[in-house]
Amino acid sequence: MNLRELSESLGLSQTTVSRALNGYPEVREETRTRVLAAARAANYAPNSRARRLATGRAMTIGHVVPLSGKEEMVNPIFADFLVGAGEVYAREGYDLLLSMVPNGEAERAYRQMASNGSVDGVMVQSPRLVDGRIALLQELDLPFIVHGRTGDHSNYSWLDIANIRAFRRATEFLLDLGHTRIALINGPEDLDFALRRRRGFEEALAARGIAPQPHLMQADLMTELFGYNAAATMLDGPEPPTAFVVSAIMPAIGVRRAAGERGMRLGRDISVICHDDMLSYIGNDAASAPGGPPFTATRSSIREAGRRCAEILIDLIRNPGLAPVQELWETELTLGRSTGPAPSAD
Amino acid sequence: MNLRELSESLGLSQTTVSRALNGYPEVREETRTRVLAAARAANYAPNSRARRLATGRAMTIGHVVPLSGKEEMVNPIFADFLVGAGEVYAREGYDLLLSMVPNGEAERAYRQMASNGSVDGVMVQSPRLVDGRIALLQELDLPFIVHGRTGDHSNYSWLDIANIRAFRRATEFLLDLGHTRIALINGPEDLDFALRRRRGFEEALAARGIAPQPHLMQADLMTELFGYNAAATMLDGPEPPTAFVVSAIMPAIGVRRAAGERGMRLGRDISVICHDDMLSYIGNDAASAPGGPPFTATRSSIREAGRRCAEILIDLIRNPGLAPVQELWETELTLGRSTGPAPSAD
DNA sequence: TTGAAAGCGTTACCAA
DNA sequence: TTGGTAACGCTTTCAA
Repeated sequence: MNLRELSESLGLSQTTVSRALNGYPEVREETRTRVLAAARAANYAPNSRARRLATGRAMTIGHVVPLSGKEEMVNPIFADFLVGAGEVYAREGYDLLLSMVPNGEAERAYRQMASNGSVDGVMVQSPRLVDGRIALLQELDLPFIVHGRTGDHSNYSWLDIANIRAFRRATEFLLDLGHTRIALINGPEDLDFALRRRRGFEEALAARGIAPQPHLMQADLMTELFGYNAAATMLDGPEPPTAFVVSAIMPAIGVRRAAGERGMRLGRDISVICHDDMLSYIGNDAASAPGGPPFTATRSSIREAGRRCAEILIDLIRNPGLAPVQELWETELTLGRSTGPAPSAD
Repeated sequence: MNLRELSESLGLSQTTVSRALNGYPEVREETRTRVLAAARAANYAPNSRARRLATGRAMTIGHVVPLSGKEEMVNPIFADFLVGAGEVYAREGYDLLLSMVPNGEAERAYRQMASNGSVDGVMVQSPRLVDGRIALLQELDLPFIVHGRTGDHSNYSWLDIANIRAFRRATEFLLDLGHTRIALINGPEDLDFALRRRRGFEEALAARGIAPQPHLMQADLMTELFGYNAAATMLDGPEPPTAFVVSAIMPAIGVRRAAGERGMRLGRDISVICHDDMLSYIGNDAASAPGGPPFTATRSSIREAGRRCAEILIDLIRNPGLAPVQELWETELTLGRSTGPAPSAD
């Protein structure tokens, strides 16, 4: 059933039926009711391909997820971000076009989306400190929003969490407990967020006159094995840390394993504070659940970020003249359980 | 730049230019070369909206991911499956339309995709034992493939791993080591794969004359916390298990934590065998990595499954008459490390 | 308040 | 081997 058939069955023109269906005001109420009823009865749904061509809008938003290729497993963060964004898209009538590409091919993907008009805007994730995608999208004149930021983030739209502040606070928290040898287990430091986290960590140490301790800082893909290896090396080294600041839940679990194998227990012999957007991965509210792991978590809701990014992007699409929207979100410091006492001596 | 402009600039008809671009044979080689060069020079890309309308094909495949709403975190399996499928789609020129919907609304999503013609086929994931989506898609005449199976899986296309066999083998392996009190930590048993896994587990026990031990079987969303709680309860109970068969990596990590808190070490005091498609989540090759966790893993590559499902689906789309394609994949039993000796006495 | 008709940018059929 | 032209199914402008 298409518009022509529907309109013929009603004895009306396609124009009128189209107008009635799309809520145009210049349709008599009675006519509209009749059209709507017939459409429902006939199970009519406008052909989206035809509509897209006629309107020139794709009613689709592109997500290009770059894969480093090194990871055997996609960062689960993406999935939750997609859920949040997808919610808003569904509500606003947009489709979500997903393209997962090897790292280098992201630009090609954007270029193609722009030139063949398959999307009205795109979502940019995992920005690097210097990221060519920004200039490219501006050149292509494709509306976009970045989840995170690049080094120079003055003239485009983004939404980021306050990584520096979060890690400064987490580190200060451990410093206040009396720790002085604090380790950082970070994500890949070619990504902007990891650099910021490191900066917050170092700032907090510096404020207390503690020089950076390179042997207590490691960065890599955020797997359990990485956390385990890093912690094992550090704990067996000359000046072992008494506390860890960790960038994600999986390496934190690895830290726990390394500690456990050395007879140390988190929250008793060693402290771990873990920043994560996916803490729920280990349970419903791992930070505070009774019997939950003794992590103290700095968290933000990744799903909420997805929702907000989608809202901003749709705004940008609908109002081409809009000034860049930039939002910096505070993360929540969830102190579900004690991270343990200060080390007795240092 | 559109086709008309391009053809005018070349002094050719749109028809010829279109044919040259699309590789039709009836174009003189010289003409084709000229057209191709001009297209590249002008940075021409056919408008996908127009092409979709003209051909009647959406060149898009829909993935509807149902969310139970209970989980705070999307099953990371989906992401890797998407990567595999996306690879094939990109190669074959298909877009991937992603729709993440609350559990009950999946049917509405499929119905809409079918009626507005935004996709050529759909991917079905996480089938239940009895799943209304199958009949719906058949009624809608929308090509589809199921990753997994329903109870009655005779007359549609699916790709599944041999869950019963995998869990039977895993359980037999532990039985051969001398274990008799083996626990099952399973996924949600309204999903077909979890039911099959349980069946394999029970079959192996039955073959040795061991009756099902209800207090050694638990099923729920596969989080760390669930694994921890289930293992803790079992280990503190009257007849504690000496080994665990676990359905995913996160609950297995929870089992490890519960055991550790009771002074037990995996591979020494207690055995854990873990089936997982995301073992890589804890490191590159957790089952056999030196220093890796002492899990023994039954694994399959979820990404490979995504690729194959996509290939089958595209085949189905291109050849409407095709008989159902059904593939049952064997999983690989990776015995990276010993699961520990048999219990000395029972 | 309604309708006729011209796009939208391709592909595909039929002639030449 | 090339070109004219009619779809594809909708939206939108202009008239009535």
